Amino acid sequence: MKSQPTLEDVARLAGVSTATVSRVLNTPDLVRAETRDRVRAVVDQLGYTPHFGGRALAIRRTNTVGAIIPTMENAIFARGLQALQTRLAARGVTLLVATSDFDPIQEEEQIRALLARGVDGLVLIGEARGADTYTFLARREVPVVLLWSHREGCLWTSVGFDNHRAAAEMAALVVASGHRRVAMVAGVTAGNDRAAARVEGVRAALAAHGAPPPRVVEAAYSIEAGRTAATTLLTQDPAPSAIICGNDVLAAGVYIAARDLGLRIPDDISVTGFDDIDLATVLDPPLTTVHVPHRRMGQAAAEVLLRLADAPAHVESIALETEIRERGSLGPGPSETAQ
Amino acid sequence: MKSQPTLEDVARLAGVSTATVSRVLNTPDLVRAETRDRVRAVVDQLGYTPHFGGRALAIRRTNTVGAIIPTMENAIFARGLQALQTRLAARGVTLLVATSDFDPIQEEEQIRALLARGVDGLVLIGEARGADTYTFLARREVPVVLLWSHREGCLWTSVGFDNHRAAAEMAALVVASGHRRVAMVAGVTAGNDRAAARVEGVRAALAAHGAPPPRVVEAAYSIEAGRTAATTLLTQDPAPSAIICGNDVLAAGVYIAARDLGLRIPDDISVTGFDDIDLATVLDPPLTTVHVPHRRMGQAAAEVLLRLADAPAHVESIALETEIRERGSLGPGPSETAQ
DNA sequence: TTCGCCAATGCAAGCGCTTACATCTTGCGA
DNA sequence: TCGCAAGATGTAAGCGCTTGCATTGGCGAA
Repeated sequence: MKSQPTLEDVARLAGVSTATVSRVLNTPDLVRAETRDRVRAVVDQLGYTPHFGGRALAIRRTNTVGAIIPTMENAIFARGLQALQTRLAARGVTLLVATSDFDPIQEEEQIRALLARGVDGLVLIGEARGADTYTFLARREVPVVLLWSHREGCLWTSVGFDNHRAAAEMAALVVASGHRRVAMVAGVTAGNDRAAARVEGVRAALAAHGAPPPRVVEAAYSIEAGRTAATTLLTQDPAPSAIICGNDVLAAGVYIAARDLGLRIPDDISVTGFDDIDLATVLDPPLTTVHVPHRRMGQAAAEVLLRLADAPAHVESIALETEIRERGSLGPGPSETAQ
Repeated sequence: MKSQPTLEDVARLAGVSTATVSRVLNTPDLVRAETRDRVRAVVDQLGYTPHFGGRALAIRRTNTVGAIIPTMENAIFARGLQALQTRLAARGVTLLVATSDFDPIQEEEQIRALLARGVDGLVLIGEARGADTYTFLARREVPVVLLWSHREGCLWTSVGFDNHRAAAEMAALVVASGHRRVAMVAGVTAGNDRAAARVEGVRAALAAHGAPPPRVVEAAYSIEAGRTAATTLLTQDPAPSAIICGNDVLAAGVYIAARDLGLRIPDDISVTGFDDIDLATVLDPPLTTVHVPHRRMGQAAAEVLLRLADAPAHVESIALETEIRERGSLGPGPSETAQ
C-alpha cells in the first residue's frame, strides 16, 4: 500500500502551515475563504485523507463505538445493528461489530479487542456475564449499553424489553386458547439471560393459570436443533398440544419436525415463536409470535450511547414494549373428549 | 471515560524504560525473563492496553481490514462475513463491517470511511461500481478482493462463482423438467452485477433450449417485494408454469403469493431460488435452489486478502463451484393437454 | 500618527508508541 | 587481569495530527 499524503504534504503544496490545513478540515470558519479554497483544492488533488491513528492520538477519542452480538447469522440482531449503525453514522460515529458466538469467553476477548481499538462506547447484548467482566468495564469507565433485555434493578443502562413478561403473556395466551399440555423448545439458557427469562416467564404463567409445568428442551440457535428438540417432544406420550418456542428460528425447526411426523399446524399441534423475524410470515401457517421492536431498540441504543459518551452522567434505562402477533399457528386446545 | 494508563506509566512503575515495556509486549525474547515478569505484573496490575492510535501511528498499519456488504439483513452475506471474520481473527486481524444498502453512493462513502480508518485491505461485494471508484482504489494501492462474483477477464482479484453459469444451469433444469412458460423474479439489476448476470444466464439458457424468452420482473431484496412481483406474474394470462427467482428471499415471497392465490407448489406452479439460505429448507415444499459456498468464499477471501496485504503481488482470482439442490419446489411442466 | 484590537496564520509541543542506535553489563577466553 | 563480544536496557527521534499561544498585518479610534 502506497504511503499516503500527510497533512504536511498538503500544507507544503498549498503554501500554508499544517495548523491551517487542520483548521480547514475541522473548523473552517476560522480560515479566510480564499485560503480555505486553496487548501481544499490541494486536498482534492492529492486525495488526502486524515490519518486515523494520528487523529485519535491527538484528540483522544476515536468516534467509534463497538457492538458485540452473539451471531450475525441471526437476522434479528443484524436488523437491530443496522438501525444502530445508521443512527450512529448520522452523528459521524462508526460502528465496529464483533461476534461472540454465544460464548462468554469470546465475548470477553472481543470486549478487550474493541477497547484496545479505543472505542468510545460499547453495546453488549443481554445482561448475563461474569462479575469480573463488569468490574473490568467499570474500571475502564467506558460507556456501555446493554441491549435486548430490560430488568428492573439492573445497575447498567439498558435498552430492551422484559423477556420474562413477554414470554409469560404468550404462555397465558396459549393457556387461554385451551391448551394444558404445553411444552417449550427454549434457547440455551446458560449464559443467556434472555433465553432464561423466557423459560421462566412461561413457567410462571403456566403455574399462575393452573396448567401443569411445561416440559422444556433446550436447543442451540438453529433450525436443525429446533427440529431435533421438537421431534423429541412430539414423539413422547402424552404429546404436548402446544409448543412454545424461545425464538422464531426454533419454531421453524418445529414446523419441519411436525411436517416430518405428519402433524398439521395448528390442528394437531400449536406452535408459537419469539422475535418476529421475516421467517415468521413465510412459514405456513404464518407463525404467531412475540414481536420485538428491534429497529427502535437499535435507534434508542444509539441515542443513549451518544449521550453517555458526551457526558458521563448516568442515563436511564429504556423499556420498550413487545406485542403478540397472532397469525394462525396457535389454534384452540384439544376438546375434552379428545383428551 | 477515564484516561487510560500509558506505556510510560507501566515503565515508571516497573522501573524500566518505555522501550523495554514495548519490547516485552512485542518481542519478549529480547528481554531478560526477570524483567519481563516484572513488567508483565505491572501491565496486569494496571490493566494496561496499548493505545491503538499510537500504535497505528508508529508501525504504520492497523491489522484491520474492512468489508462493505449491501445489507446485514441478508443471512447469506452475514454467513460469508462470519467465516471471513473468524479466519482473519485467527491471524490477529480485525474485521470492520459497513453496509451500503445496495447504493453505489453509500458504498463509495463507506470505502472512504474505511480507508480513513486505515484499513489494510478491503472486501467488496460484486464487481459493478463506477470507474472512478476503481481509479481511486488503484491510486491508494490498497489490497482489494471482490467477493461473490467471478468473471473471466476481471482485472481485480475476486473470489466467487459464475452467477451467469449457475443461473443458466438452473434454467436448463427448469426447461428439462418440461416447462416452457418460464418467468423470473429477479433482484434489482442496476448496479448489481450478480443480479444482472443471473437474469442473463436465465435468458441465455432458455434461448439455447428453444424456450420462449422469460417475462422478467425485478424486485427489491425483500419477501414482500417478491410477493408483489409474483402476484403480477401469476395473475397474467397466460400464467407461467415456473418462476425462477434471483434469490431465496424472493422465492419466499413467491410462495406467499402462490398461497394467497390458492396455487399449490409445485403442482400448479414451480419455483426455484438462488443462494440456499436456511429459509430454503423451511419453506413447504423445500425450495429447489442454487447452493452457494458462502463459508468457503469467506475463508478464501481472508486468505487472499492476507496474502495481498503481505506482498503487493498480484494474486489469482478464485472460482468456486455452485451446485443445484433439488428439493421439491420444481415439478414437471404442464402436460400437453393442459396447455 | 499612534495605539490597540481583531482576524488570520504560524510555531511548536505533545498525544502513545516503536525502533535504530547508543550505552552499559556480564561472562568468557587469552 | 584485561579486552571484547553478546546480551540487556536506555535514549530519543519520529509517526500524523491538533491546539494553545505567539506573531503578523490591517483597520478604526484616539
